[in-house]
Amino acid sequence: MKEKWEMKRDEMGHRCCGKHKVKRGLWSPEEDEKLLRYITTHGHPSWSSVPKLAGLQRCGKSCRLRWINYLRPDLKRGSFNAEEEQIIIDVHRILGNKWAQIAKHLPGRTDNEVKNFWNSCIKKKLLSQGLDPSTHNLMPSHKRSSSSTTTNNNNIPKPRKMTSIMKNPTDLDQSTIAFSITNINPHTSTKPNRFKSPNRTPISTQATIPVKDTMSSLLEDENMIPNWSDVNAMAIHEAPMFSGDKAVVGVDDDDLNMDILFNTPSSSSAFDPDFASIFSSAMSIDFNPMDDLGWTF
DNA sequence: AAAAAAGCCAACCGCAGTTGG
DNA sequence: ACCAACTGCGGTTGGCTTTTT
Repeated sequence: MKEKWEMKRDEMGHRCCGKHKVKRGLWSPEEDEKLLRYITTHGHPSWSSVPKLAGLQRCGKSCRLRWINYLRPDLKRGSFNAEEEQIIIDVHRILGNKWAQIAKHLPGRTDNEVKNFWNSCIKKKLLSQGLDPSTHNLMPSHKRSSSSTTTNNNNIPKPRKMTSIMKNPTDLDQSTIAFSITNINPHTSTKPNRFKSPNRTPISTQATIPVKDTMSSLLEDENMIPNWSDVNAMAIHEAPMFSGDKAVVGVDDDDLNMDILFNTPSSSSAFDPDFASIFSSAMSIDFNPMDDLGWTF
């Protein structure tokens, strides 16, 4: 039995559909069947005409949503796995609530799904870790109290945050990625001669590293501190950054800043700008300067 | 066992950008 | 250049399910 407000709502129809009387609410299996059959045989050149042609009393917008979020054959069902969760967190750190763009990094997932997963699970998880879900930074109330991470003997605050800035990709060779990490641990600053761009300054230090295929493999421990003895350049999905199986990392730093440059093998060409920003973001980590990070190159 | 609260997610709303007449 | 229709997106809602009291 419908409530009064539901009756009234159904009479009114969608705003987007004007006076047309359309059905709302959950889709029945019969409606799904009609829509699925129509789209698979005719496609959807115009969503607004789909309901009429498919014999549905829905608005085009509703049909589109149903197709995108539920009926599309390439949809991945089931809950998100750990890798997908990490990708969502990493990309969200860069893009914010750009659910559609985040979903593009997760084949078979919809923006709605990602958004719901974020709001129902990830957000709470971050909050429980003391991280602000919108900035991904530690919330003031959760700052670690350990003196070694906040002050030194002279009571001067120690840097404990690494932030990174993607350099303007247009400045760079297509096969190169460079970005800065600022505020790094002064104790590990041993290398002079910062470089700004591969075209202007040679790399002062290099290391050949294996290329693996996931972002998460870079971040080895729960504090997301990269294990640089086995640092990985990674490819995101179908757009691999490096075509070779090795990449070269150049590192240079001064007291509080470190520039990192990835040189791809000479044979490789394109790199994924999204990857660059994600990787850059991954370097925006909570950082304990007393940890031995092993910047060994 | 029942009621209340919390979790989850499908679907809707409204805005902004795009397109075509 | 203007306007209406269409499309895509992010925010929000509402209702079903699960968990807690």
